[in-house]
Amino acid sequence: MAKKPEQGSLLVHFYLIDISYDDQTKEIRVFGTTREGEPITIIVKSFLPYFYAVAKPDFDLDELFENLCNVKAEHESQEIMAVDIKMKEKIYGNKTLSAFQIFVNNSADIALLNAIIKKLPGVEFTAEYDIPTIRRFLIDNDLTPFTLCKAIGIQQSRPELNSKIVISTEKISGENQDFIENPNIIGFDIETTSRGSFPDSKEDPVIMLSFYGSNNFKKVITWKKFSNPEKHIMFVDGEYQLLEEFNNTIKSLRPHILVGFNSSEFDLPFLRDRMKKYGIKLALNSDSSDVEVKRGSSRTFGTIHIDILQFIIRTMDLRTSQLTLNAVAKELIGKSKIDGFQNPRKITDVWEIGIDEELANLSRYNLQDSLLAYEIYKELLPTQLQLVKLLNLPLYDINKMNYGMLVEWFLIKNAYGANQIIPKRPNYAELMKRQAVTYTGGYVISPTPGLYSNICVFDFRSLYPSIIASHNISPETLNCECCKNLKKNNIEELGFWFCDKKQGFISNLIKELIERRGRIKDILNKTSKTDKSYPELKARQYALKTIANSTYGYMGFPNSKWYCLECAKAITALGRKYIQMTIKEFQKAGFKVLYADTDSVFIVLENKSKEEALRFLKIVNSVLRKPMELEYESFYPSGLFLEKKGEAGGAKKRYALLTENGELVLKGVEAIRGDWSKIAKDTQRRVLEILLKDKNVDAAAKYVNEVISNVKSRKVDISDMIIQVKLTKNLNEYSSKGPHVIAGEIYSSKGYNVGRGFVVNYIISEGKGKLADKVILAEGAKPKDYDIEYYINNQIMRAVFKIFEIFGYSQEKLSAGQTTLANY
DNA sequence: AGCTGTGGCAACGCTT
DNA sequence: AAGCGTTGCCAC
Repeated sequence: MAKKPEQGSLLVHFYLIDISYDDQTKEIRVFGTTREGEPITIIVKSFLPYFYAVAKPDFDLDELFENLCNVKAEHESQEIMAVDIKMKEKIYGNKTLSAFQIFVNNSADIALLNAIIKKLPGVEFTAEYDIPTIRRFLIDNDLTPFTLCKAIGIQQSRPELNSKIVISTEKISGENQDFIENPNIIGFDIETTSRGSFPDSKEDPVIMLSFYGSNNFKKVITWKKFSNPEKHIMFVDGEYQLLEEFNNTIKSLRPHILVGFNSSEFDLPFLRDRMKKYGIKLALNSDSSDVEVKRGSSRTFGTIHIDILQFIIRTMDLRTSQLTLNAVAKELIGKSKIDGFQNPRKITDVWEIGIDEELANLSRYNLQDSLLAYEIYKELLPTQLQLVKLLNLPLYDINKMNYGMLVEWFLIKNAYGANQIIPKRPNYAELMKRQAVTYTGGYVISPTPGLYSNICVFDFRSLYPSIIASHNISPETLNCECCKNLKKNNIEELGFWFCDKKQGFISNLIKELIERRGRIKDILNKTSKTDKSYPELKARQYALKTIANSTYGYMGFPNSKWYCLECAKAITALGRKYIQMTIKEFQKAGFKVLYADTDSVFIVLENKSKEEALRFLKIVNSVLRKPMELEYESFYPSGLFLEKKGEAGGAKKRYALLTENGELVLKGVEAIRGDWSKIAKDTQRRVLEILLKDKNVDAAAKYVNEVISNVKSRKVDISDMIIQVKLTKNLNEYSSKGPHVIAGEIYSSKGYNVGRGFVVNYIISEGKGKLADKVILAEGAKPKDYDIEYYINNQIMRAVFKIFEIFGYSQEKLSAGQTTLANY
């Protein structure tokens, strides 16, 4: 398996899976898997954490060096000093500075020494004291988790590290960029009883837990027997044995990844609490150390704990649906949970009553949840691995990151390669200052309301990234001396410019991202969807797009390390300039421009052909700077642009289109909003469909009247009346108590833990006074409860009336035969 | 369930 | 009744 290059030392190849840093032993531990699938641990003791002190321009460097060498800090009666100091020329913004790289023994020493050094005379500022050692190590050594690495070192005897092979080395290097082929992934889920509305780890035991993972591994552990159990069911004597069995399973499988859904908030803290009761520990860390379980972050080492909910919350666009396991599973893998156990009371009842068939059902339900977690993560992993590769960070970190952090660490990684000092985060005063300013964004046309035929839509491909690349927009290229009199990159309306001679740091990175993505897309177009390489190629272009698209927002983000208000302003200003220019060019060529929003233009063909529009597109593109490009997006045989409420003009961001395949594309309208009742949404969707497909207003009106009479006669299912809203604040923070807030208060009074993020489901019931006074919770509501007038006038009619008005339908005409619609 | 950005619509409560 | 502020969700 390993060959001997010289006496006593071994050359080993391994897939680097995870990494930890031990403050006590000051060692970096790399957890890996050999090509044969054996666990291996590599110890690196030689890596020294460091930070930078930048010298004041006029200060004597020798003197400063001397001073830095003499800095001592005290910690627990120990003297702390730098172990090494190196002078370096570093780039900071558009300047080159003299900096001292200060190496320390232990990452905790950085904070102690930094506190003193930053105040030293001769020190302009200190930097990079906030980079975690693990990340520093991976970035500085250009190591990519989950790819093949190598090391030469001496074999050690460290039984506590649970690895057949333990090697101590000076250096680890990357061997190639291919990911490990079949990482061992296990999904898990626990079931508990619950006395109140939510399980409490003080009183409620874990009654069942399941694993589902790679190589068709299945296991359910429980401590109440039922007859005819399937092979994968394991009965144990009690909760203690169940918890031990959890640990045993992990130890014997040594999975690379343990996946749960909301497991950082629920499953792991719960398991930890229950284990504590029996005096046992979670055996998830490969080096036998204790797992630090905190609500919201349970970092494990070696076997990486992944809570898929964290990644989904941050990166997937699932705004309208609730982020339940069921909703996410349906959306991503098209599978569902097993029915019948939605209410946690049900699980408690089944457990306590203990009927065979019901317990067997619970075990299936439990296993299905582990399966869903596993299969969802199999979908997400290719994208996450690409981000791991782009950022050189552990998978655990990637899973927790939001878009802003992804961009930030992408820049940090590349700053290292470019010999840059990483800019500092703003202090509080600076942050407040930044938060107080806003700037103008995209340009939107107000359309003329109406039904249109033959609409051609064009949009700029990655408008903001391509502007950054083509105009060299970057914090260091702003207002450079060398291009002061050069008008080429001047942004006239703002009075500042960007360098035309030297590539900027961010603009260059974005340019590369765009080029790389272009190359991958070319390959992707020639690759069959069934090809083995397809998912990875898709993930690659998606990861590149994600970073490129988020960079503009990151530069305008107040807490950004690379904050550049002028850059953000310039990007949107140029965006407005280009879209306005495009609109004008189309108009000059005789095309009718119906609508535009930020990076898209809607053309009504009228007497022109699609081919003419496409020919004209080529002309527009020929004058654009690379890599900017206007693309043909789609053709729509018909489209409806809605009126703005209370005004004569058309509404922006609200329209309906019909594709050539007969599919309805809705934007902004009630039918696609999460906070409208199903009855109103469905009615509006159907009306739009009838109008766009059949262009028959009377038929649409007839349909509305049918729905209304069903509502009046209470024939409508109560679930169609539910209004669902997500609370964005805690209850006591609201100054205005709308219906959803009242609903939240009712939930709260019933014992629910209501706060920011809680989703309320309510119905407006018959009654007097404000709407808020008529709120009842959806659960348990009956058809006799709903307020007929409210659902007709405030839901259905409001969703469809603006549409009928376009066709000159008065509301009397629409509600002909309806007598209760006096308000219209 | 927040913090990559701005633009925009519409409903409702609250105040006048 | 009218206008404004608050709120949530959506387009890009």
